Amino acid sequence: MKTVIAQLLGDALETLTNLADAADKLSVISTIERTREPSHGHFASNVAMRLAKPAGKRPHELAAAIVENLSASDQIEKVEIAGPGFINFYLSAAAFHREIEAIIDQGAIYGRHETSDQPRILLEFVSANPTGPLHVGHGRHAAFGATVGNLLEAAGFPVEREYYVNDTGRQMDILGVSVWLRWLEEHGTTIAFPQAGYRGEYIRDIAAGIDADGVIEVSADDLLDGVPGDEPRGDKEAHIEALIANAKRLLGRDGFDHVCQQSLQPIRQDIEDDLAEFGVVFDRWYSEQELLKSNRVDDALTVLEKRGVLYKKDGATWFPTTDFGDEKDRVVVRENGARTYFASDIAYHYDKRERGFDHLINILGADHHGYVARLKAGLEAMGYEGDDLEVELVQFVVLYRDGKKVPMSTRAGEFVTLRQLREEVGNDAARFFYVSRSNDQHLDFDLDVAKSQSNDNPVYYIQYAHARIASVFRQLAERSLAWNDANARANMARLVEPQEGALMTTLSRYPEVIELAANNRAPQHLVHYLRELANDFHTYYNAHVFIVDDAGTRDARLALCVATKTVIANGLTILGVSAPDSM
RNA sequence: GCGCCCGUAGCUCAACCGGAUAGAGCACUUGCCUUCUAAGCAAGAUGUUGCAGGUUCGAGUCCUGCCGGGCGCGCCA
Repeated sequence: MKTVIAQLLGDALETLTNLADAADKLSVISTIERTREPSHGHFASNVAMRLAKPAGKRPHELAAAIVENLSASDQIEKVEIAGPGFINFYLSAAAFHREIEAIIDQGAIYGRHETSDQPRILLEFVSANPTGPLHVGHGRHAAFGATVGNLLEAAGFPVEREYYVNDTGRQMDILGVSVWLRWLEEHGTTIAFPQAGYRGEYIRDIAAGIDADGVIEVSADDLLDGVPGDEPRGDKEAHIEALIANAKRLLGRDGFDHVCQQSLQPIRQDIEDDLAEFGVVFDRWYSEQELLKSNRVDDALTVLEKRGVLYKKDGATWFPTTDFGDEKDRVVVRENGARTYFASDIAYHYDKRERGFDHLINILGADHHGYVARLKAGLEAMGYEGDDLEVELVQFVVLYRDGKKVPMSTRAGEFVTLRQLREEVGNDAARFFYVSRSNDQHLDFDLDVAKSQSNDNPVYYIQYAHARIASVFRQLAERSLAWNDANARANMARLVEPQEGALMTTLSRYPEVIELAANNRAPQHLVHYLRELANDFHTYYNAHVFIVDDAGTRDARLALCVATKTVIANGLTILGVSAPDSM
């Protein structure tokens, strides 16, 4: 609908030749918005106000000239100039009827744009370290990322979803040694578990399940040979570092690696299963091990070296990220020859661009905001634009139960997992609540509200509207009646009740909401919209009976029901929430 | 100390590149089921948008300073 008005306005502006230059710089459609007040019509444009200065005219004069040049359309009832220079458009009833028919005709694809080839978007999200199960914070990343992906697709962008698996380096060593120590406990050798180790119960489960071939039993004395004390008396990092060194010595490189890989595999699989059950599916799981094995990291470093970007200091190789706006320079190759994660990140993001993705979106935790500058620096140094990368930061989640914060501490292994949350509140409520707030806002997740099967719960409120419509059609069949689509279209003019007008107006907004939510990576717009739509329907439902004797009125009202059901289902699908026919 | 994010009704939050009288839900009060699902509807009020300046036709939104909260500032991952 909005595009119709944009077209009319654009044509009118072109006839005003003295405005052409100024108008060119302005996207006409961006001047048009829905009105809040019915007395301002359905749409309003501030184009006259925005062009007043460059045109050297008063907004009112200009608005009058534009309106003068608008061509007639059967979709427009009337046009008014109001306030400081707004042009208000009142749409005809026929325009809304046409939209309802379009919803019915297009069904599940209503509100979707045709997919274009450009720009190809790579959406990376979650990418949690594979050292343990996902917790409720990751759940927010998963729900947000998946929904943004759905929105981008609906808006017509080709998008691929990727999970970067951080399966190398020190944390893999810590995982391996943690599992081996638990395995040894089962086989009679127990030492004090390292403070820096992974302490969760799942480590014991993994230990119990590993293929013990080549995994040897050793004495506590061998294990602790030359190992400095742990916290609180000593340094926990030095302690576990020495334990890892001993593990590699005692098991051999291959033996230790065998333990690490076997520890990694079930965790990675668990994460993938967990996310799939949550309706979050990735096109690719990109392994850092693969990145290293294929020499992409070394290749990237070589490129940087050839470009003369890198420099040596204190035995390490540095990348001057300060040249690109970072706070300080960063190390890419440590004194001991190990490549840092930053080196991998440079190679990984370079590879994303090399694979032909034009725009990279990373969804990161708010605590990672410090990395943004250096990731962009990496891209620029490799010859791309820093702005090719867009980072969306997701703030923390705090769970509330009985009005109190649920305590969580990752290091003590006391955290609520995503799986526990899903089991407690259900996938639908979890997906919905996670995206109901702006991502840059802290999220207070109230478990009691999410669980409640009552009108407190906005998920059910929306699903209920969908189920109610399905029920209306069951009722229709029970009375041996059928909905006649053609008769409905012939009788759309019978939709004259105020609740019908309100519902049609809200329905017609759906494509605009999808575009808005996609462009702003802001699923909460869709959440709020669906609540409004459900509200409009419930109001209508309570005010009027649909299955009336008069066939014309009945069919027209049912057409409105079909359209409402379609839009609710389409919207919920994008959110990853089910649209049940009965509740 | 430096950097990033946030501050809107009693509570939880919206507000599309700056637009017209800043909106929802919860909680509270009162009505509505012999009629398509009462997980519903209707009616009732709440604001110095943290504070102070600035930009302009117009600021919750942009700029500066201050106050308050969160996070980040390793040859960690």
